[in-house]
Amino acid sequence: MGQTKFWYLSTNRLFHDLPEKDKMEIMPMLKETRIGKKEFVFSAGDKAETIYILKEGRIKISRFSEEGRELTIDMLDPGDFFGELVLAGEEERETCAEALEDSYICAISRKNFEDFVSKRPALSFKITKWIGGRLKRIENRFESMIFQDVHSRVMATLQDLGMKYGVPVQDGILITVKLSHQEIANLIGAARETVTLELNSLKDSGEILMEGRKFILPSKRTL
Amino acid sequence: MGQTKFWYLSTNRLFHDLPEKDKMEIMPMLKETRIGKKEFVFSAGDKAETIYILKEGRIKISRFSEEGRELTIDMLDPGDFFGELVLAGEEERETCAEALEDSYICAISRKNFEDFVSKRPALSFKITKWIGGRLKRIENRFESMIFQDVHSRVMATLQDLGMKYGVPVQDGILITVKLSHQEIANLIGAARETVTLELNSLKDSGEILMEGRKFILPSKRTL
DNA sequence: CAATTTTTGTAATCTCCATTACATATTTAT
DNA sequence: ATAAATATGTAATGGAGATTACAAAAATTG
Repeated sequence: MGQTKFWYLSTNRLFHDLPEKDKMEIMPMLKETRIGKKEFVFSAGDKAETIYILKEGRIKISRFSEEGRELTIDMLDPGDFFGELVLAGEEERETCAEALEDSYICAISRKNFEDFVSKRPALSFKITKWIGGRLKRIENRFESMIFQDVHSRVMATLQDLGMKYGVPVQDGILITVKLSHQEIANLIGAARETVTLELNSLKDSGEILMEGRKFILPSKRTL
Repeated sequence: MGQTKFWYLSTNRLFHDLPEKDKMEIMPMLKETRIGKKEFVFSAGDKAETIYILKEGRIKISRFSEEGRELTIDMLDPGDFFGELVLAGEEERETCAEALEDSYICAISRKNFEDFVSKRPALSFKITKWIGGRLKRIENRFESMIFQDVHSRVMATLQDLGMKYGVPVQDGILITVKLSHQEIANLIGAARETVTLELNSLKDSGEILMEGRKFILPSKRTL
């Protein structure tokens, strides 16, 4: 299990190129926990004092309106870290983190993490890049929310997923994760029914293909 | 003028508590430029290699759609820095930076800035906080865009402005900057006409008061 | 493999807000 | 001061997409 954790540090986006010595130093500060599917790592309003690394599984970061509508901020994969906004001075969580499947996470206290990082400028840079990357992505989605209609937003989302989870197949790029219509709706700020309609019209027009319940982005060809 | 720059470093949010010695070191790397009202510091697509600090004036960060619609990302005041996303790996600007009035900015190359910061962990932390703060604000606006109608978004915007630029007066909080209806519209992703209508209905209902062309957020009292 | 729960399909209705189209007021430039 | 440019006011029309309300299909679970 210590071994596993060590291995894990090697795949993590932030830590993989740390010197062995540093890995040994941070390891004992990481506490591994199992989070069952549909359980929450934290919820809006919780006191924020921990940074997490997703080791195995999938985690969804989202916000809820008073009426219970959901906006998905991000979907995380193994190696991603989350709860990072405590580093930016967050005191109460503004988001919720929910496991989409049984997951394993490593937790480290803000204090320990900051001490560790403050001695390693290169790591600090990576964190800036990480958070900056999230900022850029959110800005892009914000823009697309304002300038584009549901049709374009659904397509943009599938394209993003294609970049991240796509594998080339016969007729195009297969998106290897399955997302319910509701989940797509939560990503683009639309009603589930509207997404269903849009998706079906995309199928009809050939803009997307299906392989079972998964989507394929067809490689462009002159029809 | 060197003196001015030195003074400036003392008011800047990132640098003000740097040791004198460090201020002396970074000073020669800062190049001061004047930007006339309505001029652009940079535009989307420009090569990104510089970080700026706003010394005097006001700068607006925005994005444009193909059809020329505008989304305002941020409004900056003296002491703020911008173009920071080069630190997060941005290679081409995704936003535009336009002077809302005659302004003075200090520019520093990415290389110089990174070298300087990498030797100063405390500064590095501040940058993380800065960018994280922007991330939080954008996420909040994104959420409000999705969950709330124009009425609430206008009110939320005025409330934000009140926090930032408000001074207490007789009947409430006076917002000391003037924003055109169009500018508010660009902040909340609405049509200018809709904002005009909404603003007038807010006046009628007493939810806001006017002092000339400026807004007052009335201190709550039981009507 | 039933039985439940979750997801998807479809259609009618309704609503908020964009669009269009000007009129008028206010500010800025000459 | 006068002209030109910007900002604001108002109203009619239209449309994208939310809401509501079910039915049917899939996927989970006991």
